[in-house]
Amino acid sequence: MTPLSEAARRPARAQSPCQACTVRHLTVCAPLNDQEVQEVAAISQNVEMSPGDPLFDEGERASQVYNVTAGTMKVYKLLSDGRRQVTGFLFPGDFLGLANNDTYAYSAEAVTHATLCRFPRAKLDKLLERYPKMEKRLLSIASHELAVAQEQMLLLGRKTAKEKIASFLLTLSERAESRGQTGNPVSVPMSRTDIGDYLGLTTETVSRTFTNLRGGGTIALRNGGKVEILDVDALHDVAQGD
Amino acid sequence: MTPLSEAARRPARAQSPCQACTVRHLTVCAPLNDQEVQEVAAISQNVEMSPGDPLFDEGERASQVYNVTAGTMKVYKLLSDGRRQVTGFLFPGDFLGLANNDTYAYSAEAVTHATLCRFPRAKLDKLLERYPKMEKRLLSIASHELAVAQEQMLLLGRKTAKEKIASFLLTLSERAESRGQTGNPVSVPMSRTDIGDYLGLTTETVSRTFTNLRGGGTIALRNGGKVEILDVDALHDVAQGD
DNA sequence: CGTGAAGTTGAGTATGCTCAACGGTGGTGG
DNA sequence: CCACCACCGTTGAGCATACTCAACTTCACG
Repeated sequence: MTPLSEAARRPARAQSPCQACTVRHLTVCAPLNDQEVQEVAAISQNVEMSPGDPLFDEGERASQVYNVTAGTMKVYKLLSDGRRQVTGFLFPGDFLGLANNDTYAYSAEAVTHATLCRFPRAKLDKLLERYPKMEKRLLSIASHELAVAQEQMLLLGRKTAKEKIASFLLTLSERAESRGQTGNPVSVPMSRTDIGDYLGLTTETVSRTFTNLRGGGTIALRNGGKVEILDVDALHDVAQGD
Repeated sequence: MTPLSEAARRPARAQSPCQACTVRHLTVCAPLNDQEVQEVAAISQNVEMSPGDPLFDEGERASQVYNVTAGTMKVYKLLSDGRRQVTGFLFPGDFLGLANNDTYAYSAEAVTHATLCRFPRAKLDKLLERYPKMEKRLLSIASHELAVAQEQMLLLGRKTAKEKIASFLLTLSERAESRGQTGNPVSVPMSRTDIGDYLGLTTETVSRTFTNLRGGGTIALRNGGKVEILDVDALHDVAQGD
């Protein structure tokens, strides 16, 4: 198991201004009022990550949970021979670290520069005890993630490469919009390898499929990892296999 | 959308003897004592299903949640052209029907004769309000399902046909044992088509891979949908790609 | 027994993988 | 400041795994 990087180890600032948190309405803190959120601030610390920094590894003791406040993270599982499945990309507002049996079920790593809000699991549990609405919110988050996971199983098990890439771009776009960001052009901050490991493809196939969609006039590749969706309807059709 | 079958529509008996429930320790009712579980009995009804009976369809209003008490269920998602992804098989004790946005994210259907315990979602919510330990249990169930889903993504995205079948058999075996049933020989009640749709394979490939594992002396196919694991270690090795 | 569904096996094919080369880009050090 | 290098992305050629289409067998059930 890789040790935590220096960046992950060092909490940036002890004072955590939850009041100013720009993604609070998306997080587990959403149901709390300004006063209640102070209690969260009291138990939380900021964490800064650079691209490639590991946050934790699969199998590690799950003593902390996190909220992404800026940047992009990825979570993944490995096979013994190195094959990798990225099970999700996480954006501001996303929750991270829910563990069933006290150990993380996956590894987490920064894709871009990122900041996270860290809570000791034990202290969060106490807070959940006190605020059932927070626990309800956590259950709602878990239910939503479950639905997302099932959609991803459908993609992995039954969609073609072209359908996978189209679905991926549309999902990224929708998630960006749900965070109040621009969904078109959509920001694609992760590498071709990460995308391949997320969709069950190789980097070459990912690259070829992007080229194919570009050639068909459906998308355009812009600078800075941005993809412009030129024909949204066509991309939807491709995603569903029509 | 297919209408509910007659079998699904008709609650078998209004009196639901939760006290006698043999799988209670596995369910959402686990943390409740004998007295508290009576309240569950008051809001629950039994449902009997025959093989192939639909319980509900994806997109339907999620007004009910269920617990499997006997038999095997499957849940799946469809693409418009009929391609199907089975996202899970459910056995006694398993929970079913958690919905995020008030509609089911998947369809559910009986694989074998099955009985379920049905709760109106609204009434369950009230009960959760009263018994936070029950809500905690539900969160724990959801976390566990999330971990299972991630493991399945790894399988779908990165494992070969042989690895998929080996993993599938081992998981079935472990789940049977966790319910106190015999894990070897393991009961495989679902069709080759269902297995294929669960593992992202065709029925032909499933069949061929069974034959292959049989030829290698790793498993043996017995009557009544039973599979005997002749070499557990070898099957583990195959499952992990060694 | 007859019938239909499920399972198995075979032959040929296609989708996506492997291996390899090349171009662009950003970071580093001379 | 520029040359170098490593990494990422792209493209090409050939190949393998799993799919498609088809025939046949087995089994459950009438």
